[in-house]
Amino acid sequence: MKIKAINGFKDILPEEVPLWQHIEGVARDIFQRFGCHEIRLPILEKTELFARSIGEATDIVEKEMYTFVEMGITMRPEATASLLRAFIEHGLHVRQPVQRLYTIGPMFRHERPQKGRLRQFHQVDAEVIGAVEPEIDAELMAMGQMLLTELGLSASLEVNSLGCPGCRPEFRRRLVAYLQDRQAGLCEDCRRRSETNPLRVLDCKKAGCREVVEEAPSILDALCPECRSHFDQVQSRLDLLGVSYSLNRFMVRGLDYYTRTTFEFVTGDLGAQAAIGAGGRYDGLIEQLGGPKLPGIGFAMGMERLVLLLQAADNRAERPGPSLDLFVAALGSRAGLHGYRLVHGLRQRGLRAAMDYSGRSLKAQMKQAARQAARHTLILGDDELERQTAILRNMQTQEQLPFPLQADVGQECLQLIDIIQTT
RNA sequence: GUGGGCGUAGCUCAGCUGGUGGUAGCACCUGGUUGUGGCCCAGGAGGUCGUGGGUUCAAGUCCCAUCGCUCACCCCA
Repeated sequence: MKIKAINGFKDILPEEVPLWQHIEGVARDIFQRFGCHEIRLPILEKTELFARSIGEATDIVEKEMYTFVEMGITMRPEATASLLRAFIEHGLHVRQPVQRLYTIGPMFRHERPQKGRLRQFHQVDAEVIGAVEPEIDAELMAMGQMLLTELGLSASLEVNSLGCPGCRPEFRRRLVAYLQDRQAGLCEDCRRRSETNPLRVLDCKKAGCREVVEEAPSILDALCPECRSHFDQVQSRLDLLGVSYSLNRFMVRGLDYYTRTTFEFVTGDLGAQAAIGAGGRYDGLIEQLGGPKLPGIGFAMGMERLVLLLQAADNRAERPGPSLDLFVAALGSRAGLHGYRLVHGLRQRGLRAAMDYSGRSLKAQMKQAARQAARHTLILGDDELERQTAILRNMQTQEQLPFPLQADVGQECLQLIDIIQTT
């Protein structure tokens, strides 16, 4: 009985890691251009934190969390709650009126895995806390768009406003009333949702429900003057930045804390998973978590989804791993000992060096050197020790030069480095 | 939680209506070159056919169960 990784948990193998590092690198670079600072957060939090922020009645909290019940702790299903907890706990708002933060790491949800959806998945997440201005909303969306663009991906941006505690309840009442008269046209799930979470009906993909919903009252017509003005300005700022987007008045988010602006980056290239990134404003959440009365907005991108898109789109997704500066092919036991010291000396001086200890043929060792993408190979047999001269082969040009051996390994390393770096 | 598809070598997969598990490709090892990689050629190693039971003279193949993977629903990044 072989032990395997558990369902929904995946190893990221060495050949895939360069692509992951590339995505992280681009994300870090762009986030920093927008003034965001990295924050690193724990993976476990008190269960209550997620229940209070994401919402007791959401699918995530109801059935998807990895929770240690007896300890009252949960593996984070998303980053925002943890980030805000840290923000409040350390009083970060007193240092700077507007905090721009980002974090990268694994999240956990106990859903059935499928394409682009795992139980441990990774997100890059950016949040701006302390600013209500619509400039921020547009800027964050532009930042997400920039990340996708610089990765060589394209996705469409869909934007909506969910209003605020001032205007959403009224809209909700109107929607419920509308749906009540049209139960017959709805699917079973949506008939249930009409009671529990009527906004979700807007989001149903079934043909019958879409028909019903098409004529439903629009949240965008129901916004209060403040939300209306905010949303208008968000759109004009997006226009100003040249970010293209479309309004989607049916877009509803799965977390309870969103207010006003919400948005998704969507693609058709990911099977059933359309969203590669999503986010929105959460103006009441920080206070609700016991913090200061501050607004916030943020978004997350799913890294697995970015990886899938890059792998599918693009043969440059195969990024080479690090190559070797020098492979030492030693023949014979005395040469082996000399090479062993040499390789260590090169490593101490910053080079990537390797050799083989199994005493295999030169041919086999050359093959290994090639496989590890060594730029040079030093051929060192007992003959060479005798003559005090090894052979340095450039693996690309196939050129071979004599290399004088020395009594002092340090000197020898310096000379080798000198030659390698000038050829 | 519900439904479909699939489990054969490290990986990708052949294997028809049951009749000795593949000359398959990639990867690996050795040799062709008594000390020189990639290409080529030759050879080699590698398997409880997911697991357990059943039918049968005979099961990778048929039946049942079970475990695993996967896609989709739900929901979401």
